[in-house]
Amino acid sequence: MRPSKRDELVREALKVFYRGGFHATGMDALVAATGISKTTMFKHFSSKEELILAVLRLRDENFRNWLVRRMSDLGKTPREQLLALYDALGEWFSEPGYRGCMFIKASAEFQERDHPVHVQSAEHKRLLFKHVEAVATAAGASSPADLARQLLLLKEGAIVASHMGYEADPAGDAKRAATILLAHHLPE
Amino acid sequence: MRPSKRDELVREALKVFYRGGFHATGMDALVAATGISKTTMFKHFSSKEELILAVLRLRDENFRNWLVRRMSDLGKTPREQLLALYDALGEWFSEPGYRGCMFIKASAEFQERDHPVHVQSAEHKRLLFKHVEAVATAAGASSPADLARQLLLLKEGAIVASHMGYEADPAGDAKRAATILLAHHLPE
DNA sequence: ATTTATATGTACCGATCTGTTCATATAGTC
DNA sequence: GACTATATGAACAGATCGGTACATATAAAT
Repeated sequence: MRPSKRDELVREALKVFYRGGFHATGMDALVAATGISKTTMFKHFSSKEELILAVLRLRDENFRNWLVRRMSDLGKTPREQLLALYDALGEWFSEPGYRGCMFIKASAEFQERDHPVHVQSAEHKRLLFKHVEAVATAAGASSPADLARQLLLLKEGAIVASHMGYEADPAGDAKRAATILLAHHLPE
Repeated sequence: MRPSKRDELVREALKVFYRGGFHATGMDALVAATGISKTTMFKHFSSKEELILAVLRLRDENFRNWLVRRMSDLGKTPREQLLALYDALGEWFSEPGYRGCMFIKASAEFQERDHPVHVQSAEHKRLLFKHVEAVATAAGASSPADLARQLLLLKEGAIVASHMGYEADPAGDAKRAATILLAHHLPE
């Protein structure tokens, strides 16, 4: 039970940052939300930025695990799994506390391309691509990387649209578009 | 020459907010960047939020005018104009100071769905949709609204990907995907 | 020349920001 | 009981936050 306070801090900070944003959430707000003293926080992380990076690592792990599992649970064949991506998105979008993609928001708040937060956010997207590309390969796509990139553009677009709230059913729209793309990229 | 200082402030604040973000840019930074005194700023806008809203109004006008014109300049037929959307995006992405979509970033920093900044950002996306839907109608799409929504998902995805920098050619990827969607939605 | 409108600089307000200091507490280990 | 590691609270830096007060300047309009 050694690193429990540290892990607890990261888990709680994830919720608070996700809901309130990074710059807008001060360390004192984290103290109030977690009950963990500021002294302890700065003993585990030498700066707010390091805490944010730890939060993003946890988010990456959680989100990717969730999405990979949801895709394989909702679809039997690789083709179905690619479409299930958008069913999973639809579930996510309708969760009560949904507030968009934490990595898009992180790179919006830390814009410099070489900023550690920005770099780590981009890495999350790259890892997602690797997975979708693998499924696209299993599905027999003529060019799995091309298909994966196109499918993920729809995913990011749907996340933006759902977060901003200017469309009724972005996940459904994305799935319909993805169906058309699959018909073009997959055999017969 | 009456409202020149006010307009000058909004124009300059647009650049500074776009480059530095909203929360991270303080009013003192605007004073330093524009040479306009803080007293004058708060005489024209009663709060930072009102200035941000004015900046977003200008951005909406500039961006929509630019995109509409670029689409009609780069494409002769409505079908070509829909594809030209992604050529225009490509030009935008490769501009030196490119930093993604100001409205996506604004709604990332002001997350509450009923926050004026968030509301106004969503409105920008709705107005863009109206235009693309009209062009899709002119192109003879079987369901212009569906096509427009799908095309715009690709657009938003490409913006996110280009800003985060994890893909080599998001505009090209989006255009290739859009070509496939057009073949499905348009006659012959 | 006087009025009117607009812009300026500077100093200031109270609040909040990240991060530190320090003395004290708690708890498990030997 | 002594040692070690970890956590705590509260006070405090020094900077910056959005926003205000106030006295002065500038310039066009009458």
